[in-house]
Amino acid sequence: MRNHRADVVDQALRVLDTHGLGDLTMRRLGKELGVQPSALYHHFPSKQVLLAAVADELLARGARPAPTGPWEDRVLARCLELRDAMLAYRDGAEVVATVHAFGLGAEAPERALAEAVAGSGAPGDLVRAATRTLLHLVFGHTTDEQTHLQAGSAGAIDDEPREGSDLEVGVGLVVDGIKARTAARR
Amino acid sequence: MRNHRADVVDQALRVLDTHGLGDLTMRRLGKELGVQPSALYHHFPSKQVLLAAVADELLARGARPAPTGPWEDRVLARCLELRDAMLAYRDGAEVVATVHAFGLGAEAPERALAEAVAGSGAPGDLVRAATRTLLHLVFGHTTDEQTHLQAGSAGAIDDEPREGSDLEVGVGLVVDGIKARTAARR
DNA sequence: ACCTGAACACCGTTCAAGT
DNA sequence: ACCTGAACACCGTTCAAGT
Repeated sequence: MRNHRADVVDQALRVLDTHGLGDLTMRRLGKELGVQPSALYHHFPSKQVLLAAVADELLARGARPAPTGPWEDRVLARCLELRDAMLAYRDGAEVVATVHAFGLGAEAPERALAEAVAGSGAPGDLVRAATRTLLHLVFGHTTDEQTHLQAGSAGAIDDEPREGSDLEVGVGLVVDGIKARTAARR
Repeated sequence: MRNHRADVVDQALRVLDTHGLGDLTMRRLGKELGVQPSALYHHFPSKQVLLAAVADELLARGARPAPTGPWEDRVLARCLELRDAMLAYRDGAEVVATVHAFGLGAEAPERALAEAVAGSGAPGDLVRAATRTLLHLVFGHTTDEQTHLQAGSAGAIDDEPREGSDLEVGVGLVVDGIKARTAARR
């Protein structure tokens, strides 16, 4: 059963979604592909790189048509797109945030977000800082949300369902901040 | 050599700072304390709980006197206090963020930040959302910063030194957002 | 190009038993 | 109260060799 790189990523996504990040090991993945764990190193130089490919594929599957309209709407749309893409797979937020922290892949969301923020007409420095702020906000918030969602579906926590709108409020705060700082230019 | 709980945390912080989170294993820590790894389970039920104690101690060591003055200044002071506390130990940001994600300890920063944000006079919902936004911002930003700092000190990256002020800009954005949303009340 | 088989150097955790 | 010794069930990665 000869596999290509894409087969490995595909199976990794399946293992991730059904068993979680903790069970996504090279050994487990090899077994699931009917292959020795060492065979995976023909396709990827390390687990980190494999995980980066998994994150990129996860994000690609959640991609939406580029948003149109006012920049404020585009910023929110990009943030929700990113959030929903990560929520679509078990432990998706943790995977993407980890890969991003390692500086490996997952650059598409940052570029898309930066484009939308640039629509505000703010100076480059501010666009850069605001984009990073939004990215950290979405990563952190979605990780929290996913943790609670998964704990709720497994155990018996009568959680507050305030997560989704909390993110929108946070994004709104940053958007208003950008406006306040760019007001002089308008 | 009988150890108390505090001795274990203290040694764990030493191992963390000199060898990094990757080397902070129960086996390594046991060796460093002259004790079998299994002995650690007398003090902590799991590595997660031990890590939570490490995070709390790390934050306690970086604690500063409660800031005074306008709420905007207090918010920034709390964010920088948190950032500096995490930067003071190798991989400190990752440890604190991980522990927070697991919902174990590290609650002091959130409370301190919430108190400062409440000074804005914003409604409770907004205070809660803004506090979480700031917390995620500081965690994410400081993790990035620490990664780059450590990569820079180890390798040979002629890094942009834009990290520190980027965080202040991000906090300022959120603060301005809070003001914009609370303007009607003033 | 893709894989096997075996090894290396590790993990966290449990548990009966010791002092 | 604090620890030992031994075990259980795993890890990621390397490497010579096979087809």
